[in-house]
Amino acid sequence: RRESAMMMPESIAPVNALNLNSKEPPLLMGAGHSSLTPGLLALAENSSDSEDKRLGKKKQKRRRPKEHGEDGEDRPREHPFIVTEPGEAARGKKNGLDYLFDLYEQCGKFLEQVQQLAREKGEKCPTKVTNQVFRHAKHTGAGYINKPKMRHYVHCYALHCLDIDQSNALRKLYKERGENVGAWRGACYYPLVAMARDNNWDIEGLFNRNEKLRIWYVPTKLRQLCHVEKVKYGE
Amino acid sequence: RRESAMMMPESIAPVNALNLNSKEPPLLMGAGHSSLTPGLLALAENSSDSEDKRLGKKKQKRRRPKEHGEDGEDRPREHPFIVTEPGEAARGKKNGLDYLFDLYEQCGKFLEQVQQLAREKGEKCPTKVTNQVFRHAKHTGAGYINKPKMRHYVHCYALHCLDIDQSNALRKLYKERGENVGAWRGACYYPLVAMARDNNWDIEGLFNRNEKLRIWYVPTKLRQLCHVEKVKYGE
DNA sequence: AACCCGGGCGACCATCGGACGCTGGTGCC
DNA sequence: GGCACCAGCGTCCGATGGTCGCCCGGGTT
Repeated sequence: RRESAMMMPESIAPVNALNLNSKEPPLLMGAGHSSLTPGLLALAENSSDSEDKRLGKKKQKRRRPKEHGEDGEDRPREHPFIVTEPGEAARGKKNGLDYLFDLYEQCGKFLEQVQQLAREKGEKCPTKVTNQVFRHAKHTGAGYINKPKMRHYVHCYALHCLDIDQSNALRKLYKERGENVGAWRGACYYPLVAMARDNNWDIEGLFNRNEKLRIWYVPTKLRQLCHVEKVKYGE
Repeated sequence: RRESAMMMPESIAPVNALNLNSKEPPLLMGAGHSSLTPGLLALAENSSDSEDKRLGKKKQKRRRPKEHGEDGEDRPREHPFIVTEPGEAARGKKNGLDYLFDLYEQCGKFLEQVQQLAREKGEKCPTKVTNQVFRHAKHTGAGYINKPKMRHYVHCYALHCLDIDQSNALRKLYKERGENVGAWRGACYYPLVAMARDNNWDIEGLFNRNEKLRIWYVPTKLRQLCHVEKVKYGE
């Protein structure tokens, strides 16, 4: 236990063999047998099955069907992301991953503006990308930035920041395999869990130590994955 | 501008002379003429006069008159604080300031417990005294700790942490003069503003650099006082 | 044209940080 | 005992972090 975090240490690569939970990671890093808990992907994150309601978590109300035309300027939604290699432009009505990561950089810039303004006005100065920052971005014309999207891919950006080579290789691999964005996104968790392990399971510290990452909250699911692994495999 | 933060640098001591706002700091540090904006004490904090409503701040609703007997164990409220010198026990049905400061230390302990639990369960680990910590304190038997009280006196504790000598001297002075707790509490702001000035107006940094203080949010009014002073007197 | 996959993001929710002001304990006369 | 003062803290509130799942864009047939 405890080899250096390489591209895809077999001890961390999710696997299908020996998978006790049959409907599982549809396809992940190629060979090797995992020490990573099978079934981890089932952790939270739209586990909208399993009539849970665990401890007072009630089902969200149905959204009102959007009474159309009602004055608003009605921005069309952004094109979906597709898995692209570094430097590769997306074809068709799609956006590439370089663009995704650029959105994170833009948020960093918006945060700096909000911080500058707060300092001038003697108000509380945020250290993270908060609702306020998203609001500022929207009002400043970056209507294509929104909270659910940015939060959704934070861990992908984290991998990009913490190990650009591994991130690039993963993109290439998933692109070659014709995997969709969701699969790539799911795969991004595992190298991060391996890095956390090599950092004494302190994923928070890993984020905080990185200049670009410091401003992003550690996603709940990533924290949970790290916790489950830590409990299962010691120290 | 910029002498060392001594007991009561005359340049920071609030004053009554030259006070443009007549109904003001009822009595503060003795001699000297202030460079501290007169009227600062009127900043927010129960400025419930001045039919303001500044920018959508609506008056709080009246509380329901407490339907008595209703099952609850009905803890009697704590004895009020009085200004005591260091080491002095409060007489009568009163609590002294050593006890007040001890409450802050207790909260620190409760925070550590909450952090330990969070780490074990792989949950988000608070760095500050949050609602969760107050809840934990209450459930653990420290029913005499509550959020409004602790927040109310944070800056007093801050002075105690950052300059024990100045804090002790202020307590002694206010005790001798027979001032009530509210007056002492108000006076605690000014030495802190002076320290902030000597720290490039970074009150947040001042808190964060101190082991004990780091876990407490900077009170809004203290931040505002620092801001007003900074704008008025440069840098 | 019809279909269906999958993912963007509007909107919801528990909880948070923050504060007001009623209530009643307390010392004084 | 009665009264007036004042501060403890129950309770409220806007906004936050976090997420669900509806809706529809887009590629495929």
